[in-house]
Amino acid sequence: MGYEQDDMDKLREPLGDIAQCGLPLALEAMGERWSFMILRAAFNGIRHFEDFLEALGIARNILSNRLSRLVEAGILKREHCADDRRRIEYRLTPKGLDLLPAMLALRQWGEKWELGVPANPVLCDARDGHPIAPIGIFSHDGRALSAEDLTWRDLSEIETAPAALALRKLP
Amino acid sequence: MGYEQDDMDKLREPLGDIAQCGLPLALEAMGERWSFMILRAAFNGIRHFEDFLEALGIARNILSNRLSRLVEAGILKREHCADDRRRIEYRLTPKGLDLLPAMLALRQWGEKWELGVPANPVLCDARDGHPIAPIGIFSHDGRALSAEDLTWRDLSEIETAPAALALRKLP
DNA sequence: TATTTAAGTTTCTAGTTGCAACCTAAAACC
DNA sequence: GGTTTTAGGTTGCAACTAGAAACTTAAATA
Repeated sequence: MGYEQDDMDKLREPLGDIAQCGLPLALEAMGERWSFMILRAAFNGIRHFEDFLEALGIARNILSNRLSRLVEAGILKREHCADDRRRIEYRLTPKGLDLLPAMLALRQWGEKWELGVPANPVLCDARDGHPIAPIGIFSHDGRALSAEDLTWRDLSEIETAPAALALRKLP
Repeated sequence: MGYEQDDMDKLREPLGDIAQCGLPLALEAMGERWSFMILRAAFNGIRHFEDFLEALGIARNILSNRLSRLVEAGILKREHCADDRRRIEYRLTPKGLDLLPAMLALRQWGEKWELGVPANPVLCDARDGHPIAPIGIFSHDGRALSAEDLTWRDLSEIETAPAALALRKLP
């Protein structure tokens, strides 16, 4: 916790090209009041309208509206059950599943800074049973980075740009 | 992208204890419409009321309200400039700076799934100039994890619980 | 002292969100 | 065929959110 914002001037982005930024686009899809809570429920295996309703304590029309929007955004898919064709299942798409790091980062932040007691249950690695690491920022080769280690560079200046951009997982 | 939600049943959390979850608490602080955009501007070095106003294109009263709420939540601090005491600086607190991973995760998601063109400029490691790795989920010893690798465990069952919880950065 | 500036506050307006309660449609079940 | 279940639409109403424009206050500045 030893750094102040003074150290961060490198992180100054040439603002103004707000359309070029992924954040407003992400917020357009996920920025509404219940969206993340619905996503959380979906990650917990909830798939049916009435179950979301009960789990979240949300009004029907709002839930209906949010589910439609999430389906429209490609975050959930809406399909009829094979066995009971009047039941509809809302399930996470790959695009929706890919929101898990963002959701966990937010959640960990809330646990760390807002929740008084240690969170329970704890999200763990199924392989060894240990709690997962805090979501963080890492260099391409796995070093932990903080705000003062970051800088903006123009796409054209990055030597390995195409390879680095295509690479979506660590070695 | 090769997994479906079927693989994820281990991730089912014993719902209901919504107060115990950090996500609603995080959303209470950051869930409002402009909060993340204000945070983004703050990370870009913007500190003054009129600069936020111009950078975001937000109404004065809403900006005033949001800044107050973020200060109340301990995400920004509000202090008078030493040199010009009518100027007020809003600056990120350690709690606010700690939202960077969550913001970047959201932003990377938006870039990956919503933005048509490659994002520019690119956030890079200042040390080697390479783009940062995608924000992801990692085990305590640095293995990349995906949704199907995760499970919930009760706090009491975790052998190294106190040490693991105290540890907030990777070795 | 008068003026300008930064950071609000207030007022008025329109639109959105949210809830409760009721209504509809289609599929399944008897 | 009639009933129940599931998904969700409709209506009415209160609260909140957002924007524009005018007003306020304190501090710097000329």
